[in-house]
Amino acid sequence: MGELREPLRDLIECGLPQALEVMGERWSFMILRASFNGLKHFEEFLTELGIARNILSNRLAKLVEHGILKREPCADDRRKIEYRLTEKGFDLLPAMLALRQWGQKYGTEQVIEDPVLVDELDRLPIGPVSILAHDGRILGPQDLWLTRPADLGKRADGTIASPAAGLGMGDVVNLAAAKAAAAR
Amino acid sequence: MGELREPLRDLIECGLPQALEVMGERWSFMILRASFNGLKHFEEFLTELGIARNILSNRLAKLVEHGILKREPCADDRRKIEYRLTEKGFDLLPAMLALRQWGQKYGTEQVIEDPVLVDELDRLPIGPVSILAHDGRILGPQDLWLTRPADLGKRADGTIASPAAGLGMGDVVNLAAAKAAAAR
DNA sequence: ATATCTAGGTTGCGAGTTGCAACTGAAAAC
DNA sequence: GTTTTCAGTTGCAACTCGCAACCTAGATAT
Repeated sequence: MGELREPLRDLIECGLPQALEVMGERWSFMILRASFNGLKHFEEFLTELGIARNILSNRLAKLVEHGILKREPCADDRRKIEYRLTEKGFDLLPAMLALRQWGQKYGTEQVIEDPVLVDELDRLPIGPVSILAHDGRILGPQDLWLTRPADLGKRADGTIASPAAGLGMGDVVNLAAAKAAAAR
Repeated sequence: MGELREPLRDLIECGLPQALEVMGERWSFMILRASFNGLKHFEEFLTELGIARNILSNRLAKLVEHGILKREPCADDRRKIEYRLTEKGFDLLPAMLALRQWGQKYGTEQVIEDPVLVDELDRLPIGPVSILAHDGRILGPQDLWLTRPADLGKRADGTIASPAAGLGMGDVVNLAAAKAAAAR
């Protein structure tokens, strides 16, 4: 994955510890998953997840505090409180799916996904969560490299790739694919 | 995200709990990240991460036990032990990157990524980790739907999408993009 | 109006984890 | 042959988890 090593400073400063501050706690991802499945109320989470009351209370409060869920009293019954995903919470979907796909790939038990997550357009199962290049190519670990910002675009052969020229390529590619898919 | 809700059984049986069994623990992702950065030895992890000795020992053992790292005594110095990523460990890269990108997007502190993760081909920064359709389109939360396996490919308008026809589309798309990128 | 039920908590307690510091034991360096 | 380095283990204090019981405001029934 390249010869460069991120310095100590970065091991602390990168986005990972920030993400783990909330999502690293024991039940956070399971609550998130339940939210993605439409669960909204305290007692729903409680019975579906089999988590302890106090822990659930604590986790929900923390998720709200970090802006992943929003807490709003129900209009029709003011005892009830709705916990729903914010945009920030929704943005965790790739991370959750990646983790889930990994667990599924290597899990011991044969998992029969009964409801399958599909693409709304053609109702076919989604592919694996992927690392994309700026132009939409799928990258594997062997395609990745660490570079100092000053060397961005400097290829091994000395030629220079222009970041500006690449902007929008992904959209073009995906539009093309969307059209092709819609035609079938 | 569709009208269907995954049943309780699935909340337990899906890949997520399996993944969280190892990666849900407090330092696992940080150790993984250090591994991706080329750290291999006990004392390296210890000083770079600022983790306690006993916890590091425990976590490394668990990661080895779950086949994410492999533990091999060093050839040249038999006190030293190398912990290196297995393929299973490497496969966690999308999950780690997704989490990291999320943390970076919403983190309070302005993160200046000094070494940037780039595409080896053009040395330009990678794009966001994405959920792809089977044909390579990038999907957002609004494009996702839950369907029972029997209804795969059944579109809302009644027409049927063929999974077979879609195979390889992603490759075609990505080849085209790669060519376009290489031409610049 | 009073009693009961329900939703969403909080509190107290025992068990398990985490983190620090000190100790161990084997291999390398001097 | 003494010291240093590497990779642990052990003991102990602080914190977190999970369970069960209790609490409070709002809804429902009589």
